[in-house]
Amino acid sequence: MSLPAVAVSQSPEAKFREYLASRPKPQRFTDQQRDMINYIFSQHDHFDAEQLIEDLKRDGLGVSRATVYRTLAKLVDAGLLRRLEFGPRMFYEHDYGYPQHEHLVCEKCEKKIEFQSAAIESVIRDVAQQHHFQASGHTFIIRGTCRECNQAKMTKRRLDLI
Amino acid sequence: MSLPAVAVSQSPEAKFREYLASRPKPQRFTDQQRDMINYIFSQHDHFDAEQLIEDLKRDGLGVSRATVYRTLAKLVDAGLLRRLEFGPRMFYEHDYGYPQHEHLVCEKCEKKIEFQSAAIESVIRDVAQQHHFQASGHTFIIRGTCRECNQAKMTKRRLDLI
DNA sequence: ATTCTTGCAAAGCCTTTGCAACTGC
DNA sequence: GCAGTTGCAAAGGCTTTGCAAGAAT
Repeated sequence: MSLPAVAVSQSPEAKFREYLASRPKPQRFTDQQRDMINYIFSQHDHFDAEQLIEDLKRDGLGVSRATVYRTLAKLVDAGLLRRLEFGPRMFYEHDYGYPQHEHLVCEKCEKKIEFQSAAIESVIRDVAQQHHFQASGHTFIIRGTCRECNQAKMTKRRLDLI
Repeated sequence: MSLPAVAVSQSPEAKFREYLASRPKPQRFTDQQRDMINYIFSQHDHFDAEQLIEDLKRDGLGVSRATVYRTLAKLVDAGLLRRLEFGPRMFYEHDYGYPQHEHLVCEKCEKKIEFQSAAIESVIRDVAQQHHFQASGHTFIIRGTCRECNQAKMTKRRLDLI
């Protein structure tokens, strides 16, 4: 984990069941949903739908593409996952039990580095107030090259000069 | 315009021709490209490919979808346009002659409000340095409801109470 | 004349959806 | 048993691409 976890009193599954039960029309908890939650919260990663489908299949847990998308939407709505727009496809990360943060995204190796910034929060508050804008969310991504990829590039450059 | 323009010495078209000429394999300047640049820089808007295609057609300037996409890519590469990732589709805005800025995006009416923030720039510098990350660009979007849509909502709420 | 660009239609990629079969509650 | 869920395959929305015809230098 890149950042310290936040203490939470319920398991992700319990929190999801609570969410399902609290809907206007109570919704059902299925085996597929349980498998997805168990898998997703057994690790801390940024992942997209396609990766998740493959990983579940690899673990012998077949969940159809449609169900994966449908369940991801519910997990986001339930506050268990955050949805991230890194480029054209959606990524997901833990929300429940994990602090708010922003990302550095390496354009070479796709690595996501997390960081927290109080300054960002205050910019959002200030700007919103100034424009009488009711802020409900934000996206902040810094794109570039990570330390390792930078070093690789440097090394290659040195070798090229020999 | 939401922000003061930046003084530039060349016309967008001149700058684009310079870009084309400076390519390893010199590229050609076409009527379609000229029409697109004239249209795009005759106003200051955030637009997407589909809107641009329709607007050009409405003005009697037919440019095919493929050419619009191909030319937009070149305009971005040439530094004339910035590409923005607002949700699933790409938006474009002036880069040449326009200052760096961030956006508030209204989820109700899709309005884009521009703002500048020195604090953001310094967060980027600091975080990048701290992680030995070579930053090359960033995305910062605050989502929510704009003043007008907020008022509309308030008004409706009042009316609902009568 | 050469080589790049255009336009068309087809394909690609990610995500959503209609519908019959299935399953929690 | 009823109402919500699944899986499949098809459709959707946006963007890219192969290729023959056309245009810039």
